[in-house]
Amino acid sequence: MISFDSFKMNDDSPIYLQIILHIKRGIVAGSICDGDELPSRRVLSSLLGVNPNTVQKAYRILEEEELVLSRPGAKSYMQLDEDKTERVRSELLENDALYIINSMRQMGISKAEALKLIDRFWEE
Amino acid sequence: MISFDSFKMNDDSPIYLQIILHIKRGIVAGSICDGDELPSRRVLSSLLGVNPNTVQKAYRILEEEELVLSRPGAKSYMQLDEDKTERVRSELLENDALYIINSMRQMGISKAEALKLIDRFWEE
Amino acid sequence: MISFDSFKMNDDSPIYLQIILHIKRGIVAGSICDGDELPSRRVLSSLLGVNPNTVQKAYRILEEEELVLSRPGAKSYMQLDEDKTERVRSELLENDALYIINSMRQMGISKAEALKLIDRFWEE
Amino acid sequence: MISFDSFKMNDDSPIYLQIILHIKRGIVAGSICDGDELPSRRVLSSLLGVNPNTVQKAYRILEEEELVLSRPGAKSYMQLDEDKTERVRSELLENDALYIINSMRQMGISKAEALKLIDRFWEE
DNA sequence: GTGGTCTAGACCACC
DNA sequence: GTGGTCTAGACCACG
Repeated sequence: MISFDSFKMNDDSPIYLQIILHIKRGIVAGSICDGDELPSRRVLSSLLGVNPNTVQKAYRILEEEELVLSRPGAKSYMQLDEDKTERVRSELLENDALYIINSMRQMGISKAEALKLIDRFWEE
Repeated sequence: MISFDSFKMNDDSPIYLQIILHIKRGIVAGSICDGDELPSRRVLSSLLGVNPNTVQKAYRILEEEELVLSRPGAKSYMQLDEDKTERVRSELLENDALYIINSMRQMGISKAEALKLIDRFWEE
Repeated sequence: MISFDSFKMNDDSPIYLQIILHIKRGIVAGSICDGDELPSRRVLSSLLGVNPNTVQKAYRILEEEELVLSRPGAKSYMQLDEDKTERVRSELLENDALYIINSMRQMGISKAEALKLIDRFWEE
Repeated sequence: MISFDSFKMNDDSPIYLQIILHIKRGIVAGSICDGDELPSRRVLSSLLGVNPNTVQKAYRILEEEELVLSRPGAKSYMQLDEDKTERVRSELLENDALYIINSMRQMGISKAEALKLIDRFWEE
């Protein structure tokens, strides 16, 4: 069963996108694998304190991307293979790297400084 | 005059919030200072290719947070002091740095990989 | 035994309502009479290719309207009298005849065209 | 401006489908023409006593069928030609004729009797 | 219990 | 003012 323990909701982007992102990050991290069971709409929505429809929207989009398989009346499962995992990985890396770069640029940080910052603050 | 050269619009959060974020990041970076002049609503909206109302909304909120001073018919100026700057800084750190660290960690990215990513996507 | 030979499922309204409607039309037509036996939930659901729960829901509502009498473990029977039949008849007329007349009229169909339509689509 | 004066809401089929049907019937009847303006989401929803989203759903589907043209911030207009009108006409005729035939069959009426009924009750 | 759909209300960006 | 989207809650059909 996929865990949402580390999920931290944010108010600046749509909730359903955050759910999708959480799952995709789990795929990239290897903590979510082919065949894993997803929490039901009701369970997850109550866990996150949102409407079941919001969860459903996330699941539906993941199904359209062929990462999840849902059938009426039955549970939903991850449906992954190596190609899909790699596709998600590159999508996320690009997305997050661009976010970081963008925020650094707006803060007036040069590439060299950025690399130094990552290097210095990574530990913790 | 506040610069928007490094502004990169994103589709996952409301535009007016992105404009506010850009300015707050400039404050934290020190590139935006007390007394700096903001571009007029018309100029900025045309520069960013968005509706003037959207810029107006961002400016109005910044005014409500007392970071900007607008007077009817006159230009708008930043109105900062040490306290406000510190308030913005801590707000952004919670919003930003946490995001970066969490996303990389959740994906199981190593420090070396992070550095390579920055290096690869910085240009554009 | 009530017949469902002429039953034709439709996707634009809930199935349980269509089942109820089928039975009520039979009542109005006189083909379904007081004391007639209803097919069991299992038999009808398999005949119509739907879930037993859906049939159950239709029967339960008909019971609440006192048109059907069910007893646990026993068969279900129609329970009609003149008043009930008349109530169903007027309910259906409002629901049905009006629909037909209105739709044709709204489309500006002439009587001759209506007759041709019936003639053409009756077979199947 | 397209009129909804004769619109009569029904509880047995989804409202957005009833709205679509009303418009399609107007097209077939010739009372709705190419270039006609549709009431705005807010206006129509308040007129019908439903949620703006329900109206929007109807409009969106009509747009997907290329019968309506909508643009953000602007009004919505009918976009018809002879082919589309004919397509709608045959779709509706088949739909309504089948409904009539189905209900008659369920009431145990033969084709010959049906034709006689139409013939007799058409006047009014 | 499961997933799918319809209706509802608030907010966003645009003209 | 306009249309588009996100979140919400109730209901339907299914296992």
